Amino acid sequence: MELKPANNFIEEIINEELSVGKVEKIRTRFPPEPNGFLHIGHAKSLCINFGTAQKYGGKCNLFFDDTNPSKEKDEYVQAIKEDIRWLGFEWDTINYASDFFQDIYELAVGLIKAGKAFVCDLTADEIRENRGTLTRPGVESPYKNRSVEENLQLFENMKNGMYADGEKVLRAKIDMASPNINMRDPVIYRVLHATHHRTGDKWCIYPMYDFAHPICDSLQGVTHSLCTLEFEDHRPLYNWVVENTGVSHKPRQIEFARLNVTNYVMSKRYLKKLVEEKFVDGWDDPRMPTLTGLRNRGVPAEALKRFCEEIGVAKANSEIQVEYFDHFVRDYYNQNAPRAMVCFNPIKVIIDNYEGSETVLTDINPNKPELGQREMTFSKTVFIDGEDFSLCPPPKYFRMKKDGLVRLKGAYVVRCDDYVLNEDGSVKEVHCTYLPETRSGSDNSGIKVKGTIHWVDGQNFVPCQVNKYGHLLNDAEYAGQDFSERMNLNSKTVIDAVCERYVADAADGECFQLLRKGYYKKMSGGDKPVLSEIVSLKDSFKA
RNA sequence: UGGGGAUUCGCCAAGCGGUAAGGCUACGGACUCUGACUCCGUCAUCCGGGGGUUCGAAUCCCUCAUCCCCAGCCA
Repeated sequence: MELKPANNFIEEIINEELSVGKVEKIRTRFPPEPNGFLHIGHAKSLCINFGTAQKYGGKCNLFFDDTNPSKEKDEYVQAIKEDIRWLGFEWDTINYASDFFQDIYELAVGLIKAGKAFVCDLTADEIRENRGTLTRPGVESPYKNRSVEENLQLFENMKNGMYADGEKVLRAKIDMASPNINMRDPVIYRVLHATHHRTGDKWCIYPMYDFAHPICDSLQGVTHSLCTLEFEDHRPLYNWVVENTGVSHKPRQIEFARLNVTNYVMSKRYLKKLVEEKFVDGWDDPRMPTLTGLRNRGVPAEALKRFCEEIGVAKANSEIQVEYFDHFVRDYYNQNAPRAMVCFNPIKVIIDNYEGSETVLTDINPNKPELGQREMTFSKTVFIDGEDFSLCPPPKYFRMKKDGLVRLKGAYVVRCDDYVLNEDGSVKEVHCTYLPETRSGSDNSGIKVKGTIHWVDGQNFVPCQVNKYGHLLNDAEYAGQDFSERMNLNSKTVIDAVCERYVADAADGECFQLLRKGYYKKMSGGDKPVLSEIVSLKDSFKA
């Protein structure tokens, strides 16, 4: 078999195994616990698990790690599925740890029969004390030497609901003196009288992650269980379970560093608090780093995936700068977004020497000529963006200013002759003269202007507003439509340009972060408006 | 002060004994009917520090330092 060049250390391991015939078909799994929403950190794991399988012509399962019914909900499994579909990944099968509860139970019984597990009556506090510390070995449970028969009976009693939560647990007999705390006779089953979102009240004992996960991996035929670094210490236990439980298929766990992004809060605890205490509108608030939040912010799935591919896979803890993420979003829109024009805080411009009207054209996307051109009406009165006119322009201001020349994109070069102010000092209207010989497409004037600005025809404009997601709306019916749909709708209007912008802080519907780098810098003033509220909140949590 | 990981440019990241890829950022400059995009140029004599092995080391050995993870009946 021909090996594909490895792009990271995980693929190197796989290549090695492939070359010695240790594995043939690769199977991975993406294993979320349905206790919250997926965020950008999960996107990395998604890309690694699905991507690795894909690369080797293998399969990836969606696996819900639902072994703790007190925290899990069906609502979350539905949301997770939707987010994964949005990203465009296709799982082979969907499995749930709860599907394997019976198998896991039987393997636990097998462990007891083999004298490798025992029922322990110690309380949680006592177990903790007996576990020892980082530097001191633990002491054995007084219940460790119960007979197999007694253990079997007790475990069955546990299963049959004869004990209260916490009264008894099943523990693996490994080594209380192990320097690895995870190996000090870990609890593998606990009594928990809780209704499970899938199995209801069928069970009142639930396997712990460390016991269930390796078994489920094995039963699913997973060859590579790719997870994050904090599970490195659990790998010996993972392997112990695989070996001692007697499952025939032996998966291998490999760990990689989780994703951190500057200014992004990823901890589920913080995110939950933000939602519950109403700092944001919900998990899908565009300020959230959740996949659904990013989607509402206008981040294309494709851009997110490319970002995940480019950041690499390694074992060193790292923090990627948001700028890198923004780069892929910008790049995607530059390549794919239809172009259009929009004016915020519009200023009326009257072209004194122009009469009548005409149709002018502009490329829908200069990178995609096949998309054709957009028709716009040009007449005596137009609106320009409030930021594109300055009463007292700074040194290198290339947009509209008194006595200056500027091009109205797709139309003519105009000279600003004068302006009229309102009583409050704001600009009422601006008067210009257009240069007929500078018509777009047939300009032989030789006149060069430094600035080209957006404009909207005074008669054919479409008023718009921003919804709570920062989406630019023409009217209420557009609410809730996603970014791409919105752009198509806008293509029939002269007001759009949304394609070049996405919202950084939609709280008041006014603060925009623009995809265009120049604007980004201008508006952020060197600071990071993105998630600013959340960041400050994070600091207060720490304090 | 037990164990497990990590340490290459501001941020990611290649490199696997033969003399430091690439991307992001930044800074110059060109171009431009989006101050965007594009384009050219600059940005580690050095790979956490110190020793050693070698003709030759970021790559091997020793040692020190720093950072992250582990004492849930969470995952």
